[in-house]
Amino acid sequence: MHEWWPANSALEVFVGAILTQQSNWKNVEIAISNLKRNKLLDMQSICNANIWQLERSIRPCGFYRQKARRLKSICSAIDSEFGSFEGLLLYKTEKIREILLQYTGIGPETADDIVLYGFSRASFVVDMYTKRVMSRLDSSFREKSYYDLKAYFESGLPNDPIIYKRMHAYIVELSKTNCKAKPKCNNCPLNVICEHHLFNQIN
DNA sequence: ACCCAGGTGGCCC
DNA sequence: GGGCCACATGGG
Repeated sequence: MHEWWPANSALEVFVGAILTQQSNWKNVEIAISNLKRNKLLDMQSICNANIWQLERSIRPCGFYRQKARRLKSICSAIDSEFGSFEGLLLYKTEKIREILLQYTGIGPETADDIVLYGFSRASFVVDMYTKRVMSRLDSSFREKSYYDLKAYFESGLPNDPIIYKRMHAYIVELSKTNCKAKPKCNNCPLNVICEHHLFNQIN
């Protein structure tokens, strides 16, 4: 939970981020462990794999046909254009995000997952948890777009990937409770920021 | 037999 | 800019 996203490399964050789209993490864990067992959880293996090998490994997480094709196609493109995912570290945060968004299969949230958890750069992730929690605390968030929510957090928080990760983990914890009021300050890992810059705008 | 989950792309207007 | 649909499995 210290590192909320369980992965050891940018590639693993990328794979998990694709697989978890409109799926649940339990099934993604099975899919990832299948990939590991079949020696398919590395750049060259994914680039060289047959589609059916990838499909068979990731089937439990759903949408396995299009996800298998996207995994291979994006890895091949990254490999030939940048050598590896780490090759993207040469660029500025916003540029990395733009590059990732050009690939079919990577949308706003997946790009932010990779940038924040794969590269430890400050780009706030807005997922279903975030939308649900914020909408519950203030119904006006219901009609906000992805980029509205992203801007809301990024303008209220210090530009620090550690803070972004902790805030996101905190929101996920909050989503598991029935809390409908402003959280107690001492329950929040960002108590000062939440109290004075974020959650005071809600109530 | 439903409904949902840590979305995205391709349409359409 | 937004609304709608297909994509697919496993669990409640």
